[in-house]
Amino acid sequence: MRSFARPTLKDVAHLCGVSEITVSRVMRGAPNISEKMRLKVESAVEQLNYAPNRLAGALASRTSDLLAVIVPSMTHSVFPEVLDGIDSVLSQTRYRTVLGISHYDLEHEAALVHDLLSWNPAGIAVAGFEHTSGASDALSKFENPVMEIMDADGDPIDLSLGVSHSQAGHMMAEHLVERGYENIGYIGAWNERPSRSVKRRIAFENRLAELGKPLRCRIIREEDSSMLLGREACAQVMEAHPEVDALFFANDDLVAGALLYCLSKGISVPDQIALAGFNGLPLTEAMPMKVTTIKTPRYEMGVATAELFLDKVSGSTENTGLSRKLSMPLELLHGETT
Amino acid sequence: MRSFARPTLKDVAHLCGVSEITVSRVMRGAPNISEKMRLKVESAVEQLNYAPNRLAGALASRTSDLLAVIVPSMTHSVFPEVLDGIDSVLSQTRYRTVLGISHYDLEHEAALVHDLLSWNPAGIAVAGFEHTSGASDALSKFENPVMEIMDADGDPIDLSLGVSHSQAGHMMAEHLVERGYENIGYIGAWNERPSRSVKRRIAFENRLAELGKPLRCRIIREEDSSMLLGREACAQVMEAHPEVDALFFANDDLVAGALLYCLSKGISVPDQIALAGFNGLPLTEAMPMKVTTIKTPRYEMGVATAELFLDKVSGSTENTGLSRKLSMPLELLHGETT
DNA sequence: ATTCGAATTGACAGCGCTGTCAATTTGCGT
DNA sequence: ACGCAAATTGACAGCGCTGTCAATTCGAAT
Repeated sequence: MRSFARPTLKDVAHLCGVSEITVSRVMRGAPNISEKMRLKVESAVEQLNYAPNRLAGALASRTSDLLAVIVPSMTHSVFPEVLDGIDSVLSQTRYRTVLGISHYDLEHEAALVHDLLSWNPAGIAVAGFEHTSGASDALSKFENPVMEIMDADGDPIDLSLGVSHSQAGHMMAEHLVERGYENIGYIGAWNERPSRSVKRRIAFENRLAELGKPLRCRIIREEDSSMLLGREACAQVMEAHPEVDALFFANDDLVAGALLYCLSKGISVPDQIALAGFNGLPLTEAMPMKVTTIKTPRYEMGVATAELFLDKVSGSTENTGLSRKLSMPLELLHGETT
Repeated sequence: MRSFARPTLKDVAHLCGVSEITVSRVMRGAPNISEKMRLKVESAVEQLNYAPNRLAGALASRTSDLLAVIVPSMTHSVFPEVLDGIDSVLSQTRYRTVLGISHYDLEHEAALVHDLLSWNPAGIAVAGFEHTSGASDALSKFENPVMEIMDADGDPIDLSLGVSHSQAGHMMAEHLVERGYENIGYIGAWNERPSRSVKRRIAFENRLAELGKPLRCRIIREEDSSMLLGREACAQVMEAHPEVDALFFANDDLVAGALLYCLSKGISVPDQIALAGFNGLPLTEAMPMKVTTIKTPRYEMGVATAELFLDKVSGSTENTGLSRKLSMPLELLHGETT
């Protein structure tokens, strides 16, 4: 019966006549193993095609090589890009990603937090600072790194890493006013369930007001952000508020749809209406004209998240200068649409 | 010291004066537990805020509630959509997804297969039928469900589920010839690393030849598919092969870029050149004209993958009529670009 | 040679849970 | 009230690995 089962440490140990713990040490690259021993064990490992059972290892050592990651959505390309960044770093290590998708639902997020923590992950990354009190509790009791990502405007439970959406709103308000627009509107989507987009819009509105050009119109649509929605919402605004001369969109696909709409209707951009987006998605580069937007470092956020995580776990105990709260840079890309 | 550690089965058992195994049974909803006992245990669980340690459970029961999923990329929206579909089903169950990204690299995929299998997952889903021999070996020795997804043209190790890319190529060849195009070209990306795109193109070319309109030109670009690339490649073709009157693209973002290029250059679509894409991505709906494309059921593939998996694991032993090899339907969306 | 500390290896006892099978209790027909 | 099968509960022995600490070996200094 043993012959069909996966080989275990014990099998390897028997084969080369050493103790299990020694094999374990070789597998983990522990120090203080003689070269001779290492070779002997490695050849036995190869011969048996032994692969450690990570569950057993995780149980015994009381920490798994799992990083739990909770993102709100997979349909918005921003999150896959972050996951890609995380994976690019983790794939060089023994850590793997366990995924949860909250669908912008805090109750669901809380359930995911509880479930994922029951796997004893080595860390957990979750988008945003907003959680149910149950989830916050569970996260703060968790003894391994907790990383709240994508946002920089909040108070982390443990660690945080992301961009400042208030700063983004602020930047865009200044840009549009500088460019001389008078009647500025805003178009959002997802019914603003991502609290980050609320923070961005509020900062935008506040700064506009400070600059003496208060927001003229605001449309928050229920649907997910998409080019099609941008098209529709843009048409809707131009109909209802012909005086609006500039629009800031919650996401680049909205602005792309709006731009195509204007071009196809012969509406001159930016003369009749200026358009600006958010995120700096690749699709903005393929538009007939360069789109003004704010570029967010999505892949880089993923990379930084994974690096922060590795730093904390392999952690030279309360170490490096890495701050508890990392704000990553935004870049205003001034295109031809404003 | 116990007071700080997470409570265990033993703690719950002590608290309500029963054996650990009974608590275990209540937690797993096992049959043959009296109502009285269930209530007593549940209240103790609540009181202690007990959550089972899934690693221990997985080790003891020899199977974890983990589904390993290996996708080739996160930057192509197709794969996040599949993951979304998988998650939508799995999130209602105790199963979680562990993620691997192969970056279209079979060696990397093989390393991921080995690593993910060492977590004793309850199943594994991997994109495509092409693997290194080492990975194929490991997968066929794996005792739990192995699902090769995204493709239907191949011989599954265990189970497969996806769309037929040959059929897609075939369909599009017939469509373009039916519409009367004479000089047909093809534009690919990713250097055709996804073998599925090769299958699709070959079927396309073969069918065109059969219909007496052999392919006139083929450009396979090295870069990832993107609107920008579609724009460039389209310009490149029109320059080098002015006789080409129809183009089939490996992906919708390419066709979208090409369409915008043509429109901005005043090239009439489909009179001067017809354009067709593949996938049926949402962005095609927001283009100034409806794009001809083949719609693939991406989210649905994810859902079907997860359902197949659940069916096999909760499996009423070699059960339901679900075949070992499931081909999902494609739909030709005839737009205004052909 | 001898000694002592450092380097290397091993024994043992779990990690927290579940499979198996045995023990006990319950319910029901007569 | 009795007997028997079914329902309910428990004891025990791991799952495959690692932490801890003890035992052994080695090397260099004396």
